[in-house]
Amino acid sequence: MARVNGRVPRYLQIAETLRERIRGGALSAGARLDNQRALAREFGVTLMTLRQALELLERDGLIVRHHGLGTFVASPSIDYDILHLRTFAGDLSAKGEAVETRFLASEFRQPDRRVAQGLRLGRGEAVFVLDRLRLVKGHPMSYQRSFLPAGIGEEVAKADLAVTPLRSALSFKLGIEITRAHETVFAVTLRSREARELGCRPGIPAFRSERISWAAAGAPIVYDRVFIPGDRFSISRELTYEGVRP
Amino acid sequence: MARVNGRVPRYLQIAETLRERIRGGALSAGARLDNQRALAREFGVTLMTLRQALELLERDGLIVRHHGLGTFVASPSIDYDILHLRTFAGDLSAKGEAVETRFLASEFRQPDRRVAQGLRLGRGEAVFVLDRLRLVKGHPMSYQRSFLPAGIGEEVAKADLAVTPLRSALSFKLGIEITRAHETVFAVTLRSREARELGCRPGIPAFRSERISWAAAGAPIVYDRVFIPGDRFSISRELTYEGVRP
DNA sequence: GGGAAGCAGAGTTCTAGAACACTATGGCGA
DNA sequence: TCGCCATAGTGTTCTAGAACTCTGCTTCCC
Repeated sequence: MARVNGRVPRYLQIAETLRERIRGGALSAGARLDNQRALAREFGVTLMTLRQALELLERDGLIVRHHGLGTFVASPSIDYDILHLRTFAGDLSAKGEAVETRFLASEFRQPDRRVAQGLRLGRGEAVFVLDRLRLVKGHPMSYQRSFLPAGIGEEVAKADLAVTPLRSALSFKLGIEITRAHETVFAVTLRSREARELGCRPGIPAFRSERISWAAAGAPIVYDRVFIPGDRFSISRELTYEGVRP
Repeated sequence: MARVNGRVPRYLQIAETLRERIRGGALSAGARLDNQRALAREFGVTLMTLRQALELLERDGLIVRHHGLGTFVASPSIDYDILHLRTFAGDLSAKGEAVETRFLASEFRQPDRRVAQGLRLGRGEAVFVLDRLRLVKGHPMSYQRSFLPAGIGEEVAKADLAVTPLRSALSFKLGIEITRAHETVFAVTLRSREARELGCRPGIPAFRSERISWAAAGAPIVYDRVFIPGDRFSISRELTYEGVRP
């Protein structure tokens, strides 16, 4: 949300507001939103601007638009959207397993395009990169690489990251609390770098999770990229169908 | 592209034209397109309309737009493939996209251990196996193999499975409604059989989902095993932290 | 009853322009 | 020489409409 300049376009603000309404439950799944012209009036913008906001929400899968019918809050049931996912990346500790983090390295560097876009960085802006290995019961479970905007990274780098968890450092040193994140999981094969750290052969199947975390203020703070070999992890979820077709 | 009505919006036509230029090599990777105002003039439309076309191309990963610099033909890097596929991911959730199912084959056969255990079958009990291909926008998205206990399978087999969705057949022929399911997702590499059906190379990364669905009565009804190539799908979720530590 | 026409409500496409923001570059002053 | 600043070129955001299409419903006529 944050822009280099501080100015946040109106359509992004509107998208954020609607996102809140949906997440906050003010608009529940299947509910119809006010029609676009009414919403435009409510936010005091043109139809075109409002539609830009809806475009975003639709792309994120939060709403569905039906020509001639209306705009609806998407039902998350059919999607592979894992809402009730307990057992994932960061949440492993919730299962009572002994999770250990091994600090590998950190440096400042130019981000790749995806990271830059996720953190809303301008061209040429550097990031602070933090590599670590997560171990469960002493066995490598995931290889995690976190990217932070350089400004934030400089402060974080002062902490002893071999001991302090990243989120603690953010909280104590900078007063930043993560309130929201978006995670996308891909199926990939491991390349040699990751495979070496994880102690397995290159080319074996793995999950790659890319997560963007936002602070309360709305600025993206951390971009996490996690690799987990497919033989060590699976995602599972419960589904219940009540009136809704599977 | 095609519309029911025959009328194709101008911005889609423009997108298609530009797509041709890029695919045809008239514009090679890294090349800069004319600036947006010039393109708008060329196509005889407004800047807004032209931008709608560019929006599409960007979402498909064919171009990259850089504020202050210009619009460029994207180099076909993995980065972009995946960005593009994120939109693909949500699409599977019947958000207005045409999801088509192609029936491949069916037969009775002995289940493997996991299926037998999931369906709570005794030793030697056969299952009805149903293979199908799911296509989104005409492209193969997933290869799905469903297993049903033989007794149920015999009834289901009487339906024309090339036309009737499995769940409809269960509901109409047998009055069985699925109310609950458990799904587990693994990261794997495709073996040749699945790869062939999906039209890709063996060895590429994929998701494998194993799902057990139960009827209201509590009996396991279907065991689904789905393969989705990693380049066509991703799982994403929103996370919010309220008082809970990430 | 059943079909066709019409209507209202909702999303979609498009115009013509204006103001703004980002990037690179080149000149000017210290 | 170095750094700052102005500027040109490009993408971005936004306005204020107007005309169009799609869907579901109602009404009217047979």
